[in-house]
Amino acid sequence: MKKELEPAEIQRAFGSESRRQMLEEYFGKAGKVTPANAWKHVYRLLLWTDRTTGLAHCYESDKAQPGRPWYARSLAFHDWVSEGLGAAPGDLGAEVDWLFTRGTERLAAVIARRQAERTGRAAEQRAPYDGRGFPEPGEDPALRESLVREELAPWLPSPPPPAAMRKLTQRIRTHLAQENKRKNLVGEGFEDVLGSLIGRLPGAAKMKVNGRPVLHSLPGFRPPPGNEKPRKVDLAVIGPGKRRVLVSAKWSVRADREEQFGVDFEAYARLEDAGRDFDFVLITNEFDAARLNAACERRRQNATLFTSVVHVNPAGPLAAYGESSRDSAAKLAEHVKSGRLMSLERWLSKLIG
DNA sequence: ATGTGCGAGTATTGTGTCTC
DNA sequence: GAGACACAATACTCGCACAT
Repeated sequence: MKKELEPAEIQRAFGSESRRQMLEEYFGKAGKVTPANAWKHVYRLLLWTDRTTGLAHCYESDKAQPGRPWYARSLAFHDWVSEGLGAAPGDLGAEVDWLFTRGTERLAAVIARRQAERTGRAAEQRAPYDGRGFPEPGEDPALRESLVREELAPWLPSPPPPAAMRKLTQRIRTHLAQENKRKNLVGEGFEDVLGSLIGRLPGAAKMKVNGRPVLHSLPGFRPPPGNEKPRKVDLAVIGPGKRRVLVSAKWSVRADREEQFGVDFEAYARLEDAGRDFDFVLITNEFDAARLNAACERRRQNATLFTSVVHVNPAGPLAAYGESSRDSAAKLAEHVKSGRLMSLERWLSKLIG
């Protein structure tokens, strides 16, 4: 058993232990989890607003800029999701992104602690160069010059002291760098969130939920031969009757990662040892119709690759595309209608069935 | 402590389609 | 048929986990 870390000991604000604690905290006061409200929890925890547009993120930022096609779709999605979460369009930002917001608070504490620990050592390292005018860490002259001299100087009675400027430039850097950490949080965080949701459903007691388990730790799968490295699964649910569900959880999908689906399945099938079928399920929040269609239609031999393709809420992409007449959008609507692209609600309902 | 693998978003390059 | 545009594929980047 891993040692339980106090929040004050956490070194990785966005790491797995920290995420586990944060989810514990969130669900502690979030009320009951049901298949019907699961998608709202996913969005409250993970959805974020794009800084450049202020809108809920559903597509790559550059393509969602005003005047481009995904700006209209982002507006439509923002409208739809605000409504669904009971927030005014202007207030959605505060309703969502809970994990990242909480994580950055923790991160600030970690950075402060680390800096305090390192100050002494840093002074030693700089000692031999004392008095020679070496640059102070965190100065960033370009940022300083353009920010203060060009933008603020006319309004300032006197130039701010260097220490204040260092603090400012450091804070700006931290702010910008934080956005990168989201990538990691969304990736593994999505798996964590799905696992937490399933584990808190009414009737979850009869299932076993594993986050990122090694494949051969699951019933009916054997270790890979030779020095082949052990396979991991994003999420595994062992249901009643030894039903095995292997979940690939991807917040979004890219062509290069799409190739991986087939490779993963092939490995899972090859290492299956019990001679029984298992479910292979994709859960995603992708919004691009073509990518979703591809996932729905992808085949292996004589069957679809995925037993089910699940979207956090297919009504989202449908709202984004609106009355679009594009082929891919029309096809997407068909997949939703037929149930091939399934809502998280429906999938969870069937799971606890 | 350091290197590798994997997750994600972003940036860039490539391709098809529509308009004038 | 050149240019603009959207869509698609590819390449790159960053941070965390885990193994060495």
